[in-house]
Amino acid sequence: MAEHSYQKIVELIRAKIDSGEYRPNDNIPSEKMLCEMTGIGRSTVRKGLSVLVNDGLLYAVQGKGYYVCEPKKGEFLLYFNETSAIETSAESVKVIGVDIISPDAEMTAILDLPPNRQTVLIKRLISDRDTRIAYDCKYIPYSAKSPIIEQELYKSDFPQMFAKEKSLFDIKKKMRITVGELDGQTAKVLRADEHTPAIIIEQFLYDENAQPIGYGITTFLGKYFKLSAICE
Amino acid sequence: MAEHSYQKIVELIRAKIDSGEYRPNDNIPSEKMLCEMTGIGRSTVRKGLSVLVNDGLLYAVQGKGYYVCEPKKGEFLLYFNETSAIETSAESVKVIGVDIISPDAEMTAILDLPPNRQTVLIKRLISDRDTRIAYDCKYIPYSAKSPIIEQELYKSDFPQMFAKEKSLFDIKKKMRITVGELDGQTAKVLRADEHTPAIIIEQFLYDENAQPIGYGITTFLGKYFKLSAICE
DNA sequence: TAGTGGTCTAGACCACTAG
DNA sequence: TAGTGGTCTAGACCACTAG
Repeated sequence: MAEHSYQKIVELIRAKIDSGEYRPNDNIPSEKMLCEMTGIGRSTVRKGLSVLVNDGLLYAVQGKGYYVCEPKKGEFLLYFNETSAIETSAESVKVIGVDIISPDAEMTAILDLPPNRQTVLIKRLISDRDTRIAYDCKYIPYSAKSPIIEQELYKSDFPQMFAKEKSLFDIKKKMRITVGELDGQTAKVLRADEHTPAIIIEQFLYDENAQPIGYGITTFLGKYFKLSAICE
Repeated sequence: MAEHSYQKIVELIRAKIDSGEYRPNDNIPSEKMLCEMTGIGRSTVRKGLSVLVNDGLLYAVQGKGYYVCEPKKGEFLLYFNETSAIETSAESVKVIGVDIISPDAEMTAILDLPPNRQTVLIKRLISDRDTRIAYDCKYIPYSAKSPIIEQELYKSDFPQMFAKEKSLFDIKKKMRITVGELDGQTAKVLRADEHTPAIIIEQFLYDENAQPIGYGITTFLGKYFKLSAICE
C-alpha cells in the first residue's frame, strides 16, 4: 500500500472522503498545504490529486481550489452490440435486404437529412442456431461517394460499419431501450405471434460534429433478451 | 486550437490515429522521440500522452512504449435508478412492506450469506401520479448493528440506502436487464393482468471487498419503461 | 494583492524489456 | 546493455478568484 508518494496523497484524501471528514462540495487543502503537510513536491501532489479527479472524487476550480464531488449514483457502464444479448457463440447475422429508400418525415428528422436525400436501409436477421432472435434495421444516409461495401453489412456492430470512413474513436452514440410488442412485419420475419413481448433498442450514431450518420432499430424477442451493465 | 504544448501532443497523435496512420496495437514514437520531434519537454509530452491514455486511445507498457488501443465499440454509459424510466416529475415511491425473512437458497447464494442469516426484504411500489409503474424488492442482509432507518426506505436510489454506512464511492454495482411477464403477486400489486410484458431490472451491490451487500429486483410494466444510454 | 490551480522545463533516478 | 516508461523534485511563470 502506498509505495509511491503520489499514492500517499490519493489515500490521504480518499480516507477523509470515505470517513465523511470531507463531504461533497467541501474545499480540501490546497496543493501548497498538502506539500507542507506531507513534505511531498508539488508535481507529485498534483499527480495524486489528478488521480482523484479522474476517479470522479474531486474537481478543481482554478483560482479557488479542489472540491469533493457528489457521488454519481446511478451510473452504469453497458456493453452492447446487436448480438451481445445472445449467450451462445452460435449466433449468426444474415442480411435479408438492402434498399435505397426515400425516408419518411420521421427518419428525415432523425438523420437531419436535406430534402429528397435518400437513405440506405439494411435489414438483417439475428439468429442463435436455428432460433430467430432479433430483427435489425439500419438507416444510413445514401452517398454515392461512400458506397456500402458488402462485407461491412455482416459486421454485427453498428459503428463497425463506418470503420472504413471514420475513426471509431470519433463516433458518438446514443441508445434507447423500450419495451413493446412485435408489429406485423417483424412478427413475420421472426416467425412469432404479433403482440409477443419485445425489446426495442434504438441506436443513434453521430460524427465528431454531432451530425447524425446512422440510425438503427433492433427488435429482440423478449424471451431471448438479456443485458448486463457494471459500475466499479 | 492547441494553445498549450501538451495539447499539441494530443492533437498530433490523435490526428494520426484518426487518419489511420497509427493503427490499433501500433507502437507510437517514444516520449524521447516526441520531445525531439516537437521541442517540448518530457513532462509536458507525458501530460499530453496521459490525456490520450485517459481517453482510451493509447495504453502504455513500461519498458516498451505506448500503443494504440482497440476502439471500445459497444460501450455505453447508462444512468439508471428506480425512477429514471419515468419522465414526469410526479413519481412516488411508496413502501408497502418491510419484513425480516429467512432467505431461500437462491438469495443465500446471491448475497453470499452464512447459514441462518436473515434478510431484510423491502417492498416498494413506484407510481407516476395514480399509475402504478413498477414493483420493487430489495434484499439486504439483516444486521442488528445497522438497522434500516425509515427515512432511507424512501430513497429511490438503491446505493443511497447505504449512504449512512458506506461511502457511496466504494459501492460497486452490477445490473441485469431482462424481459418477462408479470407473475401473480406482482400483477396483483401493479393491478395488471398476469402475463403482461414486463422489464426486470436486477441490481447487485458490492462493497469495496467485493462482498455482496444488497440485491434489488424491480419489475416495470413494459409500456411505461424507457431507458437511455450515451457514449461520447 | 495574496492565494489558488494550470502549464512547462531540466534533470535525476528507478523498474522493466529485449537483444 | 540501450531504450522504454514511471516517479519525483525545485523552480518559473501564468490565469483566475476574491477581498
